Amino acid sequence: MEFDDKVPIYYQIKQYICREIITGHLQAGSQVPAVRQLALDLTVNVNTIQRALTELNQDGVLVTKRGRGNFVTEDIQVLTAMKQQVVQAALSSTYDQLSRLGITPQEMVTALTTYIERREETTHE
Amino acid sequence: MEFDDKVPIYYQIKQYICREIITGHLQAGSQVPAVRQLALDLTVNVNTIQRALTELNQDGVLVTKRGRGNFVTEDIQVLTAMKQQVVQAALSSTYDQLSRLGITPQEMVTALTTYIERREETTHE
Amino acid sequence: MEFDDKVPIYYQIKQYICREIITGHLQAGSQVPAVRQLALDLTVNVNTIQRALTELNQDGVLVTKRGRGNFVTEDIQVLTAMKQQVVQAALSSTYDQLSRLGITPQEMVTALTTYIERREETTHE
Amino acid sequence: MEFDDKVPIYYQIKQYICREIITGHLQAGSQVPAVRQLALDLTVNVNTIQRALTELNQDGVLVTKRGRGNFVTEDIQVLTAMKQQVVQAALSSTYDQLSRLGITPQEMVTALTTYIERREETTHE
DNA sequence: GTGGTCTAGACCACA
DNA sequence: GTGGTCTAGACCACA
Repeated sequence: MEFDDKVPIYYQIKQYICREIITGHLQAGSQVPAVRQLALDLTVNVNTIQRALTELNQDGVLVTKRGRGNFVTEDIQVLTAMKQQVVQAALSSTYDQLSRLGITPQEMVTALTTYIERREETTHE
Repeated sequence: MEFDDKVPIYYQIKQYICREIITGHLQAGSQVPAVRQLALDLTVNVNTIQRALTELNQDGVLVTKRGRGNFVTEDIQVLTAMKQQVVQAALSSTYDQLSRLGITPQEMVTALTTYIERREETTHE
Repeated sequence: MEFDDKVPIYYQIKQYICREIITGHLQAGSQVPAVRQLALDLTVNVNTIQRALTELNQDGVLVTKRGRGNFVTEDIQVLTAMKQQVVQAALSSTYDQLSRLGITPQEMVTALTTYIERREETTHE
Repeated sequence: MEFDDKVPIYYQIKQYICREIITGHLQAGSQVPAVRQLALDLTVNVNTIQRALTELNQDGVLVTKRGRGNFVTEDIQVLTAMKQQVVQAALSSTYDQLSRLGITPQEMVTALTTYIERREETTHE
């Protein structure tokens, strides 16, 4: 996995785990891979993984069961809210960025559409 | 100005200045406020401003004239490329984020449109 | 190490590190001494070292691995280009200097040869 | 005239004036252009010119005649020594630079010859 | 331990 | 006044 040099890795790992949950790779109630396993998979130090998991526990997304490991919460409400929040954050961030560049809402939709079209052309070639 | 403490301040200042240029608040060839003035305005240390400006100089966006100050380049090509790059980066980042959440390109456009509509409703109320 | 006080120290350190790579004292892929160690060795402030290394990173000559240190890139192409550039710069600078003194290219070669001969005599005595 | 960003301008002006003397554009005993004129010609601040001239006075290369301006010394010995010194400095600097890159004296001569050949090809095309 | 960022403050070159 | 460099030193993220 590639990390953005400008953002703390633990934070990017938090986002990564949330995405795994949202996309269903990690199901509600299922066990999260062991800290050491994640460290290997993501080629990241164990401490860094720990920090990400601790924060996700505080957010209620993960639940630690002593001696057994971390599990995705079974509280569907929490997960739904989390997904909502993540998607909204992405849209909101785009909106703000483009808006601060003087781009109007209408132009944003056009720009995104064009971006996607170009991208698909390039990929399909 | 508020800074996101997840990202280096000098980097956010780089982006801020690019935005000022893109939106036309800073015109091609015009003088950038003095580093010490910027430091006061943004309540940041002079060195931090320096770092942002030095990198923008390396990128060719700004030009330093010894003892006189920093100026936006008059090379329109560089500025156009910079604008392109900034807008593309925002779109690309959105695309990646949403895509990694399992959202299809079509859904992205709908989601953005919906987001904008809701936002306008909220704002206009 | 002695510094020419006409040229920024960070810049001389950049050149020094490039030389270490070119002469093979620092091999492709090998680790560069820690910034704090370099600061001690060269009796220079850590920040000054940082600046030199940051620029070498931007140039692609060094690669920083978070929390582990700086490494010479393994991209031989980059290193070859860097060496080329450094040698050419030295020759070009000599050429310009002598040329502006009204010395012809032929005379330059003679002058350099004579200079070297005298130097060797002096050294061998 | 173009200045190297890394070296103090007053120092580059000293070198420029020495070159003008060496190449005969400024003859022994002749008057140096007025400070303000030089400032215009070189598009540089008067203070900067002053500093260069002051140091050249200290070196004995220039002589100030009160109320009349600066003149190149008529002491041929001083001028000859200066020329020697400038040329030697250029050769010595090249030698050191290339030597520190692990290039042997023999290779230096070859490298310079090659450099000159390539340069002439490029220029004559 | 290793690098990255930031601050406070000094001093210099240039206009 | 304007930017450039450097130092001393703090604090953080990561291994």
